[in-house]
Amino acid sequence: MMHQSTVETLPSRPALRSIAGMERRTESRSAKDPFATMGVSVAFSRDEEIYGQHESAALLYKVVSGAVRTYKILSDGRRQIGAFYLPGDVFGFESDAVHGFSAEAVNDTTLRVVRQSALTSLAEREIEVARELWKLTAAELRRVQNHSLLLVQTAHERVASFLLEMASRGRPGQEIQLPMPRRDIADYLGLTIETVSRTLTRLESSDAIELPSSRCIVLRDRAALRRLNG
Amino acid sequence: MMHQSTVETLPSRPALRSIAGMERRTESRSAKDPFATMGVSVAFSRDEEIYGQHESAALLYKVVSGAVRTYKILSDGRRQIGAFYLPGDVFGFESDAVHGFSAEAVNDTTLRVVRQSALTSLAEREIEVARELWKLTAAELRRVQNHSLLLVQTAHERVASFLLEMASRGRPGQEIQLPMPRRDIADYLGLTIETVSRTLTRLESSDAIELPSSRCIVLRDRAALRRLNG
DNA sequence: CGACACTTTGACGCACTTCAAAGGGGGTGG
DNA sequence: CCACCCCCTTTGAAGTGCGTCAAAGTGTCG
Repeated sequence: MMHQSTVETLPSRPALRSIAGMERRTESRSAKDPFATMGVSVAFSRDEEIYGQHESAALLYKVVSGAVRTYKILSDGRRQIGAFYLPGDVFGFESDAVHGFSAEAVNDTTLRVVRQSALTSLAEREIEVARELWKLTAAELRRVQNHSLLLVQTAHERVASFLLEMASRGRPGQEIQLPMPRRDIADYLGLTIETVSRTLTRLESSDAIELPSSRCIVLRDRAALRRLNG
Repeated sequence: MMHQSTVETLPSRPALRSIAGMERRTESRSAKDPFATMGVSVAFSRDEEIYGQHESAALLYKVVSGAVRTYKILSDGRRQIGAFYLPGDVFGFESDAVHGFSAEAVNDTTLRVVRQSALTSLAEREIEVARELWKLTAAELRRVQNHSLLLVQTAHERVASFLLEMASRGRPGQEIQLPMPRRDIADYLGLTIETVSRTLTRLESSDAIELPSSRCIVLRDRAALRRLNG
């Protein structure tokens, strides 16, 4: 559950002129980043709910440390994960007044939080802010479109694309530290944990990757992985 | 191919104050609709390309009559359709300078076309226009999210959801006139034409729908269809 | 009327799921 | 510090929904 008392006392004086600092991986403390100037830090423990589907979307979040998943429960009880958000990523922004997905902390996570109303009212006067909010939505649109394309691929292609995605978002290098368990990967890719596990095993035996531990994956042959994805 | 000569002579004087008239099914000729005041009509014949993937996204389109599909070709040669646009729908808007999908006319189609630059430059001065452009992107985001959720469902659920979607977008009533062939439906739902055909046949034998002809579908039991979708 | 494109139907194969059980790996208590 | 336990992951075997391949049926336009 959210630390309401802390969040409710968000300072809302508009001390910024742009929200250009919102992009992924930018942790700038400059006056331009509303999360630095207007934000409040909130901690969530593993599997804790950040917000629920259909709750009003009053806040905008930036991941400081940890990881977040957004998801929906389908009518048959399956859980579909819509996105993972890693340090530097911004999430929780909705054009609707209400969240379309629920959000949970994958691990112990620290977020920086600002009121959406502070930004949208600021956008009324500052075209630059409006543009940044629009860019945020457009980036989400591209991300979801890519995710859509993933979901019509084979299991091998989905897993390979997932690994390449995580590699590009993590610190540069061959080694990926996965913040989430197999269950989350499966629900993100629309597969079962068994299929994800088997696919990783087969990628390892074909020397495309190494699996030193279940949460650590070393990319040995990116070209082979790319050959699989669309 | 596009009728370049016509399109190149688009009038670009900004005679509007808002693009509120852009929503689906709005065909208003009021001064508020930029497609009416600034637009040019262009005709496309069946299967004609409107724009290609990676082409620069200079124009914004509104369907007057007919239907449009956007798609990508996957690495294995399969075609994934991203969306269908019906009369009243707006498409072709990109935050990037470049189209992420290709667009084709499903049937003989008439479009109303405006320059994106005319709108984005107008948005610099008119916050109302900026808001409408952002709403357009947000609506696309929701549409793609729903489509994503479709793609992890069973064939029956996908087809049922598709029928309900088309019913809600077509003229009210139980009868759906499909503008597209089975191949397009299959590529939109991530299935084969055989599976789509078999699924429709089974929905007919379970009395959920009737199939007077291949392009006409009558919804007999919407509740049964809804029970299937997520 | 015939040619062609689209749709439907059938038989079979395969990729992924389901069901089941056997490994790890990390944390806690003895 | 070791041992036990719990959860996560891996592996195996069997089932199934959808894809593939093949052919027949249907509608449309020259």
